[in-house]
Amino acid sequence: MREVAALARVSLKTVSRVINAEPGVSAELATRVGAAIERLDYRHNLWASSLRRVDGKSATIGVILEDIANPFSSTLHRAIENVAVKRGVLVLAGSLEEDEARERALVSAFASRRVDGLVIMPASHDHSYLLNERKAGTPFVFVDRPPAFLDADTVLADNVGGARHGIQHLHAQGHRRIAYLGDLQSIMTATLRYQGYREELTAQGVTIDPRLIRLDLRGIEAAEAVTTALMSGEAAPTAIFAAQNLLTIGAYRALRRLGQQHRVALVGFDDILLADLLDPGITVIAQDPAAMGTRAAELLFRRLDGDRSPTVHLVIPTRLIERGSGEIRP
Amino acid sequence: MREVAALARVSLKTVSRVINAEPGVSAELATRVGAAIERLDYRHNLWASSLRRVDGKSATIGVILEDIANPFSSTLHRAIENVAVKRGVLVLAGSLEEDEARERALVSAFASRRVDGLVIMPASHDHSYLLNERKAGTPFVFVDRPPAFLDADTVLADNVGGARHGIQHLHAQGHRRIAYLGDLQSIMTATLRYQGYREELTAQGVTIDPRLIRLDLRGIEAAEAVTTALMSGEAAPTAIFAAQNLLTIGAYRALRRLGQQHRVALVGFDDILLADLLDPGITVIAQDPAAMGTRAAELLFRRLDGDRSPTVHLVIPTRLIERGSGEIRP
DNA sequence: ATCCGGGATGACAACGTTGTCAAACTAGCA
DNA sequence: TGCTAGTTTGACAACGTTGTCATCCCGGAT
Repeated sequence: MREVAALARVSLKTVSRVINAEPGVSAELATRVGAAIERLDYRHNLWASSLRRVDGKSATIGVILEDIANPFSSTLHRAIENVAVKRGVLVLAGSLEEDEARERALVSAFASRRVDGLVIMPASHDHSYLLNERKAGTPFVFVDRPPAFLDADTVLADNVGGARHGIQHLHAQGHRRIAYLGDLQSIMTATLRYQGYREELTAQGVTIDPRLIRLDLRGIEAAEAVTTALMSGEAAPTAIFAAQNLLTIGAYRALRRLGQQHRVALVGFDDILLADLLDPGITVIAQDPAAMGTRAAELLFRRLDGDRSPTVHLVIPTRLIERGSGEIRP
Repeated sequence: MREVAALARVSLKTVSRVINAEPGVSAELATRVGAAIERLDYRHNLWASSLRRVDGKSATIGVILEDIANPFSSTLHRAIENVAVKRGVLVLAGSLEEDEARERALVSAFASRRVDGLVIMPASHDHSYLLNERKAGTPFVFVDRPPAFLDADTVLADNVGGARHGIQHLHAQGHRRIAYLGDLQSIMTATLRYQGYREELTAQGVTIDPRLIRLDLRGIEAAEAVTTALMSGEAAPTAIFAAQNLLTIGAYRALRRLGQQHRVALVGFDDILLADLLDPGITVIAQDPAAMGTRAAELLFRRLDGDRSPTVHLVIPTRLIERGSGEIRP
């Protein structure tokens, strides 16, 4: 910037004025400065700028997700980016893979970089450590999973309602022996979906059979093995509710290998690409990660714009998509 | 930092020394400073630090992708992140959606934020504008698509070889009328795959029939419509080579709707999640986005470590995965 | 001719940090 | 005791930028 000022024979401050489009610079000097910037390939240094600026904004936000390569997370990420570009804001992202220590490390790394705000899909179970960040004035929004020991803006899917809807759907087809495959109980959404399963069965007057319930499953292979075991054991279910997308895939694989995919009903939580091309298509309770990301980003930016109203807790509805597997009757 | 220094009754410089773990600080002062940092929730400001530091590194890199929500891009992104975390480096990402202007805007936004390096999956066809960045010392690596009018490190899939492999596979099954569905010709990878198709047919002594070739297709619906038209026209193909994953899905949908999925062979370029669960499974030429991302990140960091050797052009091999649809005989 | 108001411009400090260098201390030795 | 060498500590400038405030210049009114 000094070189630009020298070449244009003006002061530093005038260059700064031109760059920030402040009023009160004569046309002549403005063009001279512009030409100098061109000629020297001058690049504004946003960090130095935000260091000095009174608002200290860095035009950068941080996003912490379970795994940026996972379709749910990456759709969310993209939706946030879409809102952010409109404001000229860039997005820093990190994956945490259910690692609580990594969550804190990422928050700290983002804090060091003075992000303006944070969207978090948390893995940990105590977010009181974020109180410091809040004191520092950084707003954050939780997505997909609620914060613990901390009140903050939240955007969640309707986990309980979605699960209940899925079970209700299977019950309506005549199923009474509905197996449940669930992710790690330490994950809040898994707990909520399981709660939905139990609530709906109870509401329908069906006794819950522990032999049909398999919790703490992680990944396709685990679900496949467990489904195979379930189906070949005594008291096999007539329907399966898989509470996470990888578990749905595992369950489907197992049913296919057993040749049972047209005899045993299957409903999965969270949509799967191509699920409609399978035979039978997989009926799912679809979440709407794009909507969740958009709402979360909008909330965050509203806070950045100075909104100090009480915390907001949004619930994004789920949608049952019938594709065949969930409409099989016992 | 000033407050920390005051509370610990030491100078600013000593606090700085403790934070950066510089040697030559007595244990007593170090603990006193540590306690003060704790008590005041002090957060290091990385930007101010990198502003003053002699190397000026920001421990942040930028990644420009076609669409961070697309599975290929997000797998790449994740692989880059995996390499970056090991070095305590954070990743800024942006999507460009085949928009050349957006590409330049993103590069400029990253440059303003003084990223240490850039991984680019380009949309534009002239990268000479990056010469300025290079002069500024920012290294960049191109992935998936090569740079134009600029020499830079590159990590590409074997587009020509992969396409040839696919065509060869279909030819070996006895197919002679192989249709080609291609993406926008403006995309370099699309051009290369088309080149592979032509080369291999010529090598096998098969005359190329323009009636079997459909270029500049974008998305599932376009491919579906075109496939339907192809199949119902005169001189219908006995096999289809779809040169991009969405086109593969579209072609598959069309074949299914026509009830032809077991009679017409299909090979797709780029793998698709769940393709193995379909009936028939879809045979694909799989790329390896994780390997591409890892290699690109490694290259970038090697440059950041001072490697000044000539530019490197890596080609990541593709792999034919037989799943049924490509093994149908005419 | 003098004064006034308003717009254009620049000098300088400050943002939070680290590099440089000098000062202060310690221990060891003659 | 005085001197040296080494270790610990701090004062100060600098990184690239913007906020504050003073100065300068011009036309118009007195």
